[in-house]
Amino acid sequence: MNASRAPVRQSSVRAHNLALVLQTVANSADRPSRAAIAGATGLTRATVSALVDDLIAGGLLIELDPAPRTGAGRPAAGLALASQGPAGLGLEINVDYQAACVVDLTGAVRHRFVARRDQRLLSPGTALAELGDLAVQARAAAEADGLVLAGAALAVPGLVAADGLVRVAPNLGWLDVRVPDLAGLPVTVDNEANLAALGELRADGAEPTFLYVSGEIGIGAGIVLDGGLYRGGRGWSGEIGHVTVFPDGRPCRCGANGCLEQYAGQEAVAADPDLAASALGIALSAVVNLLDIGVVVLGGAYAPEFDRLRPGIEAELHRRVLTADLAPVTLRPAALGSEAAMRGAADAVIRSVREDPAGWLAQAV
Amino acid sequence: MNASRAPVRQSSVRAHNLALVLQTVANSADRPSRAAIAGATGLTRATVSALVDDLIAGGLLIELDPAPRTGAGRPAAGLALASQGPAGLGLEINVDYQAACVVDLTGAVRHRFVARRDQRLLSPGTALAELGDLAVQARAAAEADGLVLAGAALAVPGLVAADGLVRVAPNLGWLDVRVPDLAGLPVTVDNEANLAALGELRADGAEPTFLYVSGEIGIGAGIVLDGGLYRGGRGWSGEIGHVTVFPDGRPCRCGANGCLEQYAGQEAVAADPDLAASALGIALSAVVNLLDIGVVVLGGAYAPEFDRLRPGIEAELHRRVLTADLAPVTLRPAALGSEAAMRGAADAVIRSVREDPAGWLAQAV
DNA sequence: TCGGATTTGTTTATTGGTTGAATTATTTGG
DNA sequence: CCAAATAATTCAACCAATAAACAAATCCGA
Repeated sequence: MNASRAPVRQSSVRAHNLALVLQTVANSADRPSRAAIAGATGLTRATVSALVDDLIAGGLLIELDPAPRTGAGRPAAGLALASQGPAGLGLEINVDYQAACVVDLTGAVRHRFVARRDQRLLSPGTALAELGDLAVQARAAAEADGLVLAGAALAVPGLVAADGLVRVAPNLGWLDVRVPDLAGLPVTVDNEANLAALGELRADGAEPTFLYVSGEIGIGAGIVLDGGLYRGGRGWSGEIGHVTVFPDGRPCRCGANGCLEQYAGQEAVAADPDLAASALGIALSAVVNLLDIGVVVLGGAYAPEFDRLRPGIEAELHRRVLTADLAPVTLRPAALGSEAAMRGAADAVIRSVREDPAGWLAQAV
Repeated sequence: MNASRAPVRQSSVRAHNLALVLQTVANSADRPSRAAIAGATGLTRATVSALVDDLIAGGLLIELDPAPRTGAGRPAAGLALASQGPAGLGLEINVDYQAACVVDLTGAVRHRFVARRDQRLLSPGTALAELGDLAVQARAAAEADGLVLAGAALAVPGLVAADGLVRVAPNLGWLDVRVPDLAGLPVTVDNEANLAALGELRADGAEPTFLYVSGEIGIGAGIVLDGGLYRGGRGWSGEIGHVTVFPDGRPCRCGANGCLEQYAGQEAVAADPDLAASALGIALSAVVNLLDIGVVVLGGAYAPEFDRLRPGIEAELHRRVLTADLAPVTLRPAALGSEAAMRGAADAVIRSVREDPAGWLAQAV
């Protein structure tokens, strides 16, 4: 949003342009040539060639056979993201399962490990030790494939401070839990809805600005603005579950009355889908009025109920969103299934590599 | 949020570092020396000297007598923003007055012109013609001072599209109004709450992330995240006045029921301050739960009533914000008075110069 | 079958911009 | 009056992107 406070030197220019080239390849449907990248980015062919050489040497890009020929001229060498380079370890702890996955630079899920078990019976230490076992398995599987784990990220259903401390995860019974290194890797911890939103962002055809709402026992939201996650001042954004919909309504476990969670949580949806849709519609109208977000993605337990919920939500949106006549709000179910958060966690790792390839190249020497 | 899509060349490096130096001077309480800037930014003294030379030659910085000496060594030459360089023309049209002001690079208001008159009696064309007269006066006054207007911005109470078209301004009776050049300058048009929020951002001691709420006949909000205004996908963010507080409550002119505006608009505040405070508290709790914003600034008609409203609002915030125990929400009245929007408009212009001095230097040749 | 047209990718000299070290400038303190 | 200290400038070196020329590999038409 504002100019960064850091000086820029020549090496920053190279870092930026390396990222630019890598992202251009990543966002291309086909296998772009160096010349195509030059055209798309505005860099010269010479510069692109030099940058691509670095990226290939660093194992982030590979050269492929030319795409189907068309017209005269020297055939182009196709470029693609390397599937043997760095990979991300995505982890998730939720109420009734733990899971780990390995996602490579292309976004493909290479390995999945799931342990189904009620986490509420375990102490945080025990749960994390079991998750550590999954992480070790995943790491071994990744390395057998020639992949190098660039990092690990963990999705938890709770409030996570900026430094990774899990302040409170009510449905796990966690309070002020610090996540240790797992499988020898430092772990970035984030809220499950945030990471699921990131996963959704990666899915095909995703818009750069949307709200992801995840209905589980609690309700969380991930706010994606302009292709980036908005975390808020302290990292606690997206607590849509405690937006008030009926000021004097049902008491909530948080101490307030009429929170959305009491009308559109998992049990409430099962008990009265129409009420849930209406309550969701009221809360989503508030979000749209405040943030002017044109797309809302429903995930978690909402996804299978999407068709049932849609009319009720849309009715409220149409009635309560001031700009509904000027531009409609699009509602759609999540593209990823129940593992969106884990996928998003892994994506967050590879995203960091794609956004700063220079950092990866430097540390990979 | 995400890496920009544009290539970076050497000239971008210089543009960035010019902005960095200029902002460092602007944010310094005292008059920093070149060496101090080098220390603060991480650039070398040689680079800072070269950049400062450009900025002085371009009329953006001036060299002053050294600050009070301390210790041995060659005395430093103090640097400060030029008060004779570019200036911003801030304009405002509201229900019962028009206004124009000239703000120089240091943020000082150099001239003010106000025409008090009910705008609802005027057609948009007539109103804009009268505003044009104010703009011409302001321009003449600025030029008599040796100032050069770098641009103009206009605050209107309504929805403004990204291209500057005023889609609807209900209290002015405007519909799809295009604002022409005024005083020979192209005019950037924006929502009044957005610009007032920017003005507030410039005020001393302002936080980089806050919500500005402006209570007039309607209620608007400006969302400032990380030192920048968040405008939303189509520029229509901040419509807090139509957030639902009582789903089956009073009918609103927008067609919905129970909008905040019906409980905390100007008349409602006068009629029942306690209800207004409670309704505001409910809506603000939604904002804080969603965006994790730690500071709320009350402006417009709320500012004079601040002490009266505060307890009621805080009670709701405390009850309804999930993270209220982890970190309190600060409530404060706006620092700027009724002219916040006009000041913010002028600030927006000089902000654009401060964020891109290279652009100014290039066009000023 | 051969040569021009065409497009891709590389090479090379040039330019813009920062860096670091040396140099000059200007003050305080003994 | 000279040494120490701090500020600012000068200059050679370096890094990265650019533009233009060049090399490579294909298509197409005669």
